[in-house]
Order: sequence, then structure tokens, then C-alpha cells
Amino acid sequence: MRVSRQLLERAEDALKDSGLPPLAWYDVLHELAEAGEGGLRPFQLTERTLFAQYNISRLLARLEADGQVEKLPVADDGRGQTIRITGKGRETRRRMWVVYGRSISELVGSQLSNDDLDTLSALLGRLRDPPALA
Amino acid sequence: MRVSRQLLERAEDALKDSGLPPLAWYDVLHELAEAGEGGLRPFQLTERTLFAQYNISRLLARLEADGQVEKLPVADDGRGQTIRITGKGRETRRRMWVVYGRSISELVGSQLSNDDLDTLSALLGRLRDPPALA
DNA sequence: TGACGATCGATGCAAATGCATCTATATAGA
DNA sequence: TCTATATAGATGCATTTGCATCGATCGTCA
Repeated sequence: MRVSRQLLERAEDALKDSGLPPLAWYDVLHELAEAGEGGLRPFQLTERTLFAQYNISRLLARLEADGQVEKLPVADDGRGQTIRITGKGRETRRRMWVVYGRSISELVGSQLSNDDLDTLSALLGRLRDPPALA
Repeated sequence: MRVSRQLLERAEDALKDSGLPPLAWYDVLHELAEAGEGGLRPFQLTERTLFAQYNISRLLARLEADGQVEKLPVADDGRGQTIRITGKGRETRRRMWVVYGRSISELVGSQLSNDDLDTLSALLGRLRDPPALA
């Protein structure tokens, strides 16, 4: 927990120092960029990013207000909408990755060998989707 | 990052379900309990917990308002104060640990062997206090 | 078809966080 | 000693989060 908090803080600081938006934006833009032109529904973003539903709702409102994403009605579900990344959004993501990627590389990559990284990744992977608490 | 967020969320949920305060309280109460009767200065808590200075300031105000800690003037520095945990604070920490400790054990302990835990701990340890970003 | 519970997404309000700044005391240097 | 600078901690204000709930549509089942 302490290590993750420290790394997160460093990465956020690096973005801030470069005048870029917070990591949360990156997480969403990244998922949307991977999703391509088809876009994603907000509830899919909620699942993939681990942000709470209301958090995604508001984050998307900010992203839309800033022209990073656009909201499209979805044909077969009157409740829903599809979120698609815009050109500006792709550009933002790219610029954030320059800084974020460098942070990861400096904070993590330079401290551990490739074998270490494989080991760490495997161990942490076993902690994903842990069983529900009793 | 994803794993840490998931674990953190699960632990917070477990505390909430038991009607207990958030993890931040535990972090501070834990440090203060370890410090003993001598207590700690707020800036020491800032260093140890990785909370921002203003965050500690307000967290301590809440803890004091709730009787979990007490603020004492400190002899040799008129600016400062010493924070000491109260009996109630120790009791809160104890009750939180029952739930928090069980979460750790279920979410982490049950997934990894002792050797795995040693390995993980060593790898993460090498990521602590990373070099400043360029 | 009509009623009912479930799901999608938004939002009012309270609490917490982040940022900048402030007050007060301490320390160092002329 | 007097002044300048640094450090400890608090706080006003804007933004974000958390919680509960709402409105709207969907799916199911009588």
C-alpha cells in the first residue's frame, strides 16, 4: 500500500509539473483509445477502471466539456450512451503517456530487472479479483 | 496500481460494513500507538503516513473532536504540539485491526505462500523512496 | 398488454482533498 | 540585537469524492 501510494503520488506530480491532467483522465482515455471507434458504454468503463459509477459519470462530463470525448446515443438501449474518444482526446493521451511512461520507467523499470518484473507481475496477478470477504 | 486499488477498496468496504472509520484513521492511530506515551508531532505523522500536511492537520482535528487523540503543547517549540493517542483511540485501533487484519489475511495471505510473500515484499521494497524524477 | 423489479446514468448534498496562503515561532546571519 | 528566512501547523476556497436517491428505460412474467 505504501509503495503504491508513493508511486502514484510521484506519477501525479510529474503530470502536474508538465501541466497535464490527472491520471484518472489517462485511465479513461486509454480504455477509450483501445476500444476504437466503437467506443464504450459508461458502465464498461466503470468495470475496467475500478472507478465508482458516479465518478465515471462526472469524469465523463468533464472530459466531454473539455472536448476529449463525445457522447453518442446508442441504438438498442434508450437509457445508455456510447462514449467515443476524439482526436483531441487521443492527443491528450499521447502527451500524458510521454510523461507517465517515463515515470514508470524511472520509478519501476530502472529499479528491477526483467526477471524481477515478471516475478512481481505474476505475484500481484494472483491478488487480482480476490474472493469476496466473509 | 490496479491490484492496490482493488485491495484498498475491499479493505475500506470491510471497515464500512462493520461500522468502523476509514483506513486513514487506522494509519494514524497505528503510528501513534507505536509511538507510545511520548506521542508524535504532526510533521512526523506527515512523514510516516505519506498524507499531505494539510490532510494530517484536518485528520487530527477530526480525531481530536472524536476523542481518539489529544493535542499537547510541546515544551521546546512554541509552534508545535504533540499528539498522543487516548484509551479510546487504542480501542478503536484494536477494533479496526480485527477487521483490517482479517481482510489482509483473506485477500493476500490466503493467496500467497510465505515464500511468495517474502519475494513480493523484497521486490516492492526496492521500489520504496524512488529517485526523484528528472 | 400491464405491472414490477433490475439496470443505466445523473445529481443533490455532505465530507474530504488539493492548492495557496496565513499566522506564529524558530533559526541564522549581519 | 535586529532582520531575514525557514519551519510548524491551520485555514479559505475550489474541486473532487462518497452516499443516497432519482428519473428513465429495459426485461420478465402474469
